[in-house]
Amino acid sequence: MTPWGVTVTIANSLTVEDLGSAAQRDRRKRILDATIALATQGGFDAVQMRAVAEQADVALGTLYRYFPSKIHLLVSALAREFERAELQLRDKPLPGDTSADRVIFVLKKTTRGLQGDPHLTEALTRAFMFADASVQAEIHNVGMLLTSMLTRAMHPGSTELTDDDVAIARVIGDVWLSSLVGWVTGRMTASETGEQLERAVRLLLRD
Amino acid sequence: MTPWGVTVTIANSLTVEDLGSAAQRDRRKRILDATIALATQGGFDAVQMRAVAEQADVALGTLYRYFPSKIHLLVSALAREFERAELQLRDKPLPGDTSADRVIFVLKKTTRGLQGDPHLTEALTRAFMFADASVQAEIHNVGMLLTSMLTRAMHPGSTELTDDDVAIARVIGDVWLSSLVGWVTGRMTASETGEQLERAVRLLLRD
DNA sequence: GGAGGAGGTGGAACGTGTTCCTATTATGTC
DNA sequence: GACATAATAGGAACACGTTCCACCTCCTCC
Repeated sequence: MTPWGVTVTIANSLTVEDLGSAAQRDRRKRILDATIALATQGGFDAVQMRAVAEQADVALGTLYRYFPSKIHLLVSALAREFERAELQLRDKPLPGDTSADRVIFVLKKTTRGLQGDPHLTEALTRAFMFADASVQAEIHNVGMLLTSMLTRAMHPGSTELTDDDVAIARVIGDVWLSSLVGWVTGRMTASETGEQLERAVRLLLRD
Repeated sequence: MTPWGVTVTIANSLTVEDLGSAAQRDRRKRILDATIALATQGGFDAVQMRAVAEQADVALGTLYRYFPSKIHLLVSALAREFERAELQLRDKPLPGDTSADRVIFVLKKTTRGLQGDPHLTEALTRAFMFADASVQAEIHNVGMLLTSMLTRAMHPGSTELTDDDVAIARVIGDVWLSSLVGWVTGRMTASETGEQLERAVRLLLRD
């Protein structure tokens, strides 16, 4: 069995990972923890494979057995963090009278969380942007999470989604990603990203 | 004088570069040509600094004197190509009765151009995504070009732009970038990017 | 409980972006 | 034209992602 495990997506984007032995699950966790720690400290550049291996108390070869590249590693870490964030938001009622207000609430809350950890966000965004098709699965997961967060904000309690809903969520996701890139790369300030997001949402959801 | 030259932006995003001696201008051109050639052949990975230097008949140190990193090099190449494309489109009448139709025309035309050179596009998009604040100037140029292309398509012949116009152009730019990333990284097909763009434009421009 | 194999360790080695150094060649000044 | 300065050539050296290999350890199955 590969230590990457098999990712099974159940119903509404909740993922369960079947990961071999407890020792393997533990190694995987240690690796991701080390990744997040290093990324939080010093961003993308600080996540050096040798450093991750050392901090996770794992050989370099083992690290590569679990995650075939630095990009996979970071995107997997991103996915884990994202799931955790989404779990916190799920089941909580969202404030706001209009769908635009609720969506903006969700976006700002998430963005603020990310901007509280600039280095971590930089590392994860960079990885996301650099990923190629071989990380498709992990990225798809993140995309689904975001879409479900946004559509829930648009129509709380509803499970029926129109094509337009999904399309709007996707556009918002695109703007969000671009803003994040702009912020991470120092081309935009935090408040500018907030304004840009709010602007986009109000353009898209004016009903 | 640094060989990077001084970039002066005149009026409507037309840029003129003052680049020292003819020999320096020539070297710079040779370097960018070599970059484009290698990128066209084999994409981001094929643009190796030693290879660029050799093909441009320039020492490695000289290459780094002109472009302080591979990312700067690729983003500069992107900017040059983009300017050329915009120049072709400028002054030509745009078909379509509604602003949405015209914007979609511009986007599809540009996107088709890019997708005709997959490797080149991959290289340039990757660079764009990986750029940090030190490439702000070059990236800002590209952004301005795109905005001016889009707003012209929205209101041909008009020079008055509302805040909404600019905001819409920016959102479209974001979607375009995300689609491009999706396509470059193999997560979306060419036709999917087309659909996503059209979808987004029609959501934003429904007047 | 011993044999076989999958998974792990430790570290060398390779490729490519980047830096640095010295000798050589242009370029501009008097 | 001779000199001072800047720019370039040529290439070694370094850092980090990635690959590879030899050996060890632990689990599984008989």
